Amino acid sequence: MDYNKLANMLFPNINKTISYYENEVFPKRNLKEGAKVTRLAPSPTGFIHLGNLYGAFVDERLAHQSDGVFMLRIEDTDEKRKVEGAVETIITSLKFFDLNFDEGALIDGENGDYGPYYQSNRAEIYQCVAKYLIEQGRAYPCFCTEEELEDIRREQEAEGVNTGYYGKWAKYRNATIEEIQEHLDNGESFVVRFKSNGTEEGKFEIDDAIRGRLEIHENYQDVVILKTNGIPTYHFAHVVDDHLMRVTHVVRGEEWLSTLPIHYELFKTIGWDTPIYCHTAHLMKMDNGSKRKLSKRKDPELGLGYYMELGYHPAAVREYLMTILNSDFEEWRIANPEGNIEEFEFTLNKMSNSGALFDLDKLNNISKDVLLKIPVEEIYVFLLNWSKEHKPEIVNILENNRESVIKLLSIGRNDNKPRKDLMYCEQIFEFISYFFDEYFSIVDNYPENIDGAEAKKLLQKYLNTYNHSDDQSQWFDKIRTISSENGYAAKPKDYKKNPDMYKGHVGDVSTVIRIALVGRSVSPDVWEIQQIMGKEKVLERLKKVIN
RNA sequence: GGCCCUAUGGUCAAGCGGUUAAGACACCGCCCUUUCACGGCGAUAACCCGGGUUCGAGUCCCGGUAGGGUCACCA
Repeated sequence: MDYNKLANMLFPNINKTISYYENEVFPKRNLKEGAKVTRLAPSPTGFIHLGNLYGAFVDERLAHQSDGVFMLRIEDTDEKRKVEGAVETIITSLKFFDLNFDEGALIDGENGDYGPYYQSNRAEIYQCVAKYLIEQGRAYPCFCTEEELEDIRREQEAEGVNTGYYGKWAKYRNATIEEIQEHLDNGESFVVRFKSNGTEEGKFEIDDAIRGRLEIHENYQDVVILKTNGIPTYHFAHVVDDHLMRVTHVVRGEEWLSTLPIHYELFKTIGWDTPIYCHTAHLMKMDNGSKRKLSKRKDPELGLGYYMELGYHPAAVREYLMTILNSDFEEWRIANPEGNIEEFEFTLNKMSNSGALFDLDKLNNISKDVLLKIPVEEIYVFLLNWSKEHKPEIVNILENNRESVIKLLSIGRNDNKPRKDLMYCEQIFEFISYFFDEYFSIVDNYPENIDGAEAKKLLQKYLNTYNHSDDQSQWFDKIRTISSENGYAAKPKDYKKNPDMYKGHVGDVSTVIRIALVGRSVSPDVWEIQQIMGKEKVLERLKKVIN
């Protein structure tokens, strides 16, 4: 068989050689020793979930910790799945989480010397490598129709053998050049298949930077490397691109473990070294009592958009992700509470091999701490920007009350034991919404021991003695006085000792006042809230309840 | 079903042949306290099962079991 002839029959217009690309177009990168080159390679379906972000962090940390390169390559080899605007979503989402690419695809165009970074624009490169494999007798055209492949599969299932295109089932593996010519003359379209030399029994070993040494079966399938449209399948694109883009570490989900043999054989056959593989565990979700992999379709609530909508701060999400990414991060954080997250040395071998369940409680807890470290003015800006995107009806309120909002968010923040009230924007606004008349309403009930008439009586007394310029202790002394004059213990401890002697204690009286002012039985310090509200609003709210 | 990966409290996890089996979150209790939050203290709670190897196994080996993944001209 004249393979060169076959190659030219199939790809008459491909004249470049692999060495041309290797030496002239994509030469080895000039990076310092140990620099890692990583890539995020999403398909443009327009949806990114937490799991993608999780993987992206690994790529980013690896690259930027080593003065390497972090790039974005768009795997748009499947037209059917392409979604308009998806690339923009990917880039802006990742940027939101402070993941910035050094090279690769941009929203409009691209940047870097190893492009094109859209796989759909690299057809010539893939075809060149495919042509080389054909010349070597290690790839061939296949003219099977979908129906034929379906028939093969059914037969294999009936026989109880492994499904796939291999061995005696590989109809075109040994086709003669004349037979091929005939199909071509008929105008039939073809795919290019890799001619595997592996066996079903064969095994080999390979190291994975996360999982350690892996013993895996050889590939024995003649997989499709170029589709009828001349665009590669993932397997081929991965091998060609990651080699020519000089990627050193391939970080991807563990779902790729099962096709690793294909990639390995392709690398070896072309004569290239394999990159260092890093197969990450999946982020899982609880579904009907059992864990499962995050799914784009089923789990929109785990999409990045969901967290952006609720208004989680990117730093909080990053911090959370880091705790599940590296097992010793939390210890490091406890030892370095003020340290920048980039100072933490991320390592692959401390990554877990088993899938972690996403834990919202933990995220919330971490978020409280993270937000506490962010200056309140910045939180205000963050909240405002969030509202513009996700809650436009409150934009004016926030803009017109900048000073008040900042003060409200600051209550108790600078104490020795600071309050940690803030978690995410949706919750933050809810937390201060009572301040705005449009959102204020009385939602909680008075304590059980106080009825409406009693509450009004107490509020009237409070109103009578109210002096807006009282300092905090003067103010509270008055409440104690009102309490004891009306049959309530001025100190809760007194009440606990002799509950029969009192109607309640000062806490109950405070609660009545708090409800009148903020509508709820729970809030930060009432005196501070009053000072922020101003005298007019305080009196207005009190009178509203009394009358 | 074949092949592959994984398996420590409710969750995330330390552990690398000898430990009273860390820590964090959640939950519960107590303290602090005008509510809540914060903080402090404390409690409950785990090595999937069965065989080996070994003086000794969560740790190594083999078999189950369970969960997950994958078996496309999708990535």
